[in-house]
Amino acid sequence: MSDVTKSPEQAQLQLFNSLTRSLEPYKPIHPGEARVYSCGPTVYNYQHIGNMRAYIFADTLGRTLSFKGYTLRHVINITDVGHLTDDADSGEDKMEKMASKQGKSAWDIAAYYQADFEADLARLNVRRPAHHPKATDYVDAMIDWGKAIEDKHCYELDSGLYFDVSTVPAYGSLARTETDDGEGRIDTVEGKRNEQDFAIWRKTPPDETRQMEWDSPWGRGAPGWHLECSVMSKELLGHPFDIHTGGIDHREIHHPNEIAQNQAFGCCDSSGARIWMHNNFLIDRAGKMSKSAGEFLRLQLLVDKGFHPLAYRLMCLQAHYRSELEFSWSNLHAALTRLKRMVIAMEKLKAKVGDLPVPDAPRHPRLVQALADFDAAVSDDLNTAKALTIVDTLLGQKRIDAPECLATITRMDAVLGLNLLTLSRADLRISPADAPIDQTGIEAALAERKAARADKDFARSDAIRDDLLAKGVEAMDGDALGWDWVLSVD
RNA sequence: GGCCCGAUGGCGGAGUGGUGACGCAGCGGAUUGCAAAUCCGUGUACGCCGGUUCGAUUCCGGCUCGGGCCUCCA
Repeated sequence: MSDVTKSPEQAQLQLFNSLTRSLEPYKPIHPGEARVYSCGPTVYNYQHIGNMRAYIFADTLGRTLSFKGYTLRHVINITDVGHLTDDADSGEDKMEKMASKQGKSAWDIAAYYQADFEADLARLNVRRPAHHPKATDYVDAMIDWGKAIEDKHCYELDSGLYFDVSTVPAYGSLARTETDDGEGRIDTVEGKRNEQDFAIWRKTPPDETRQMEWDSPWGRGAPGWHLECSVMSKELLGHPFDIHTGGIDHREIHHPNEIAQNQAFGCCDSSGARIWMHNNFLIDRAGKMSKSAGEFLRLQLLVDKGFHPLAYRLMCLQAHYRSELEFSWSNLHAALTRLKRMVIAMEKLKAKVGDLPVPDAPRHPRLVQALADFDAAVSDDLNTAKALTIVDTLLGQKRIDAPECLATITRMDAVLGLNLLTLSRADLRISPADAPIDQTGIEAALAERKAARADKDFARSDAIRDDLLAKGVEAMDGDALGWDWVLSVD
């Protein structure tokens, strides 16, 4: 028996597998382990908050697996080459395109946006994965992969080496599409045998030079986008591994292609992973979730408006990862308000605990039950919305031993990743970038107001308060924090 | 046109064959010089039409509406 069964959490973890479109129990391939690969970003631009939802989801999955007692090995790759502006193998390489647009090297572009991505992950309290592999570090392995499958599964055109999707069984079953059903799709590459055939290797045109190119048996060029995930997941996790995650858009093209490659390389029906999971999109009616539309919503914009990144994380956690989630500033504001109240309750609880020793696990029957309910919720395909209500209930109750309560909430927040133990109210008070007054000015005005109130000069104190309010600052006399920003939700 | 999904109170969003989570907003109260913040309490919903059932928001069918993908995106 593995140590998993000895843990106090009893619920069987059930996850929705896109391959079967049904809930399945999690059964580790390697006892006691969980090996997870999450499709990472193409670092040709900033990530928008919809992109980040995918990593909040992947992180929640990873945290849940840890909570359930599994040893997690998580990979989030970095695509720094090979991704075209069109998944169907036409258009330019995204990296090269952005490089020429900004007048920088493709390598610099990749490094810059990778760093920005990792900073956003940290701000969202996404745990650092075990590996952050870059595609360009695996080009040799990709070439080897191509060599291994080319005879039986590939054919060469002037533009590159293509994968023949008819050579693997049930191509596209993940997407629920069929190989010969390509009506309405545009065949953009001359000579492809099937419309869904995709590039394993893209040759550099004879009269061109790419910044990112390598020698291969098929000529100088760059690997196809889909190949990198097959190669890196196999190198770092072995095939088959437990769970492959990604955005729901990948269910249609990228992941079926990845599966086809895995089948070809492994010469079997295995998709390469036991469970494929896909998070749904963040929806914005204003259309700011589309990178091609120009301006898009970045995490930094939320911060510039005064919203803490973890408010966005909470907003995501309030919905199920498989549901579309509507983004709006007022929705984000609602999440921030909820988070503030949770933090206030935590600060009270921590004050009550003081220096008392905190046990590892609760003993009080109600807390034991709450932890079991929480476990049941997250074990039910990551129902974080329900899990949150259990945390709320604990934060609201006052009769049970405080150290035990703190112990219980600590266990729960390890899954939710809201940093409830360390987050303070002051942390959540972020100055909007366009604030017309700084903290020194605010404190000075409040000091003056305090003096006026002591003199019972209420006309004066109210005038100061109105002035602050006009500058977006709300005075809170009965509150230890003293003041807070009034954030715009338009 | 093809494929798929959804429709829950003011907004967001869980869930369920029979007491309709939860958050935010609103409302009432406590508190406050008055407010704000906080705390306590609280009303409101399951798109339409049929069917199955003792009973459906929950299952089935139809309709209407909305959304996504097929073109860059997680």
